[in-house]
Amino acid sequence: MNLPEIIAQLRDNGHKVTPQRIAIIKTVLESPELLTPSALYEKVKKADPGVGAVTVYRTLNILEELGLVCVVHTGDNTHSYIGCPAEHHDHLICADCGKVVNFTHCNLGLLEKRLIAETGFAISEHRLDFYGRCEKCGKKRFVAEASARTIVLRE
Amino acid sequence: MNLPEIIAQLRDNGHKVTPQRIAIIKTVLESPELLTPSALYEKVKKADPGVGAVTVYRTLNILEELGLVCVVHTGDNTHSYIGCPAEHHDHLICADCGKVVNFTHCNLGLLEKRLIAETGFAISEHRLDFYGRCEKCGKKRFVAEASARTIVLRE
DNA sequence: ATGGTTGCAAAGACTTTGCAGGAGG
DNA sequence: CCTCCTGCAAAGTCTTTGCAACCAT
Repeated sequence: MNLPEIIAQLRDNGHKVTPQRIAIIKTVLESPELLTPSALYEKVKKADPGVGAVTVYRTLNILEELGLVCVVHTGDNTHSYIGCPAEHHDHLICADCGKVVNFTHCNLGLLEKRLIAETGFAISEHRLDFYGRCEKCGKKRFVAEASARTIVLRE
Repeated sequence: MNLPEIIAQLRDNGHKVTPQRIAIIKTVLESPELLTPSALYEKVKKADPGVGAVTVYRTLNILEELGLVCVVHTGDNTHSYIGCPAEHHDHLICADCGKVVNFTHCNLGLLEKRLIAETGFAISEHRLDFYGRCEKCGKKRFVAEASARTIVLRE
């Protein structure tokens, strides 16, 4: 989902395309990491100081409603946003830096069928989030552990 | 995870077992549906009016921290709680009534391996939630649609 | 006995809303 | 032009914190 696509979707749904909204959308799309509304507001402000926090909230609500961005509920009491493909996808999230990798083809069809058969539920969708540490943060962690060990040896 | 197990876990972790906490835990365990903190507070109050909302929040935080209940992030801006088994499990959630079915053996090992190989992430856990309508709510919906149709025919 | 716990009230954080002025289509 | 959008301030909601009294161990 890129900027022109999102703009088109906004227009098609009767929303206006303002400089503020473009700044907000661009910031979301350019960020590889999850952004809370306030983190997003801070980022947007740097690029375009004439955007208020309220507009960020309102824009995010519209984008979320139209499925143009993805909402990820993180451990704390708020949720974060991330750009995403239009089709169904799931997430791989770095618990350290918040980086998100989207992936498609989760292949949960069989599991879903079994659950339907066993529970009588009608399943309409799912959310699958993997949590871990991205390659970069994994290395950082390794370095941190190594230097901690060094300090111990010096005593 | 039943009441005695949870009580034991609380004691083992240096927390005291008070009547309020027991009332809260019982209410969570007896509810098949997701409960937001305030919904839980309302339920607990009926069974035991001498429990304050603050205590519900504090108790939930402890239970969550010890992994004695499960937190599910729902669509709105809050999270809900549900009793759960001690081992790894995932959820099947009724979008209508909030009923939750826990299931184990999600068999995501292969998918996880592929993701690790392709992204370099170190994956430590995941969350898989299926959303749909439970058997009961599916029937209610059918009845509702049927009666709506009846009303239209009467015009 | 003593240290965690409770409930109240107050503070805090986050999000939404009302409104007047302003800009997009 | 008309309608939707913006930003400010205020209100609203949810959650946490300070504190004195209380209770589990």
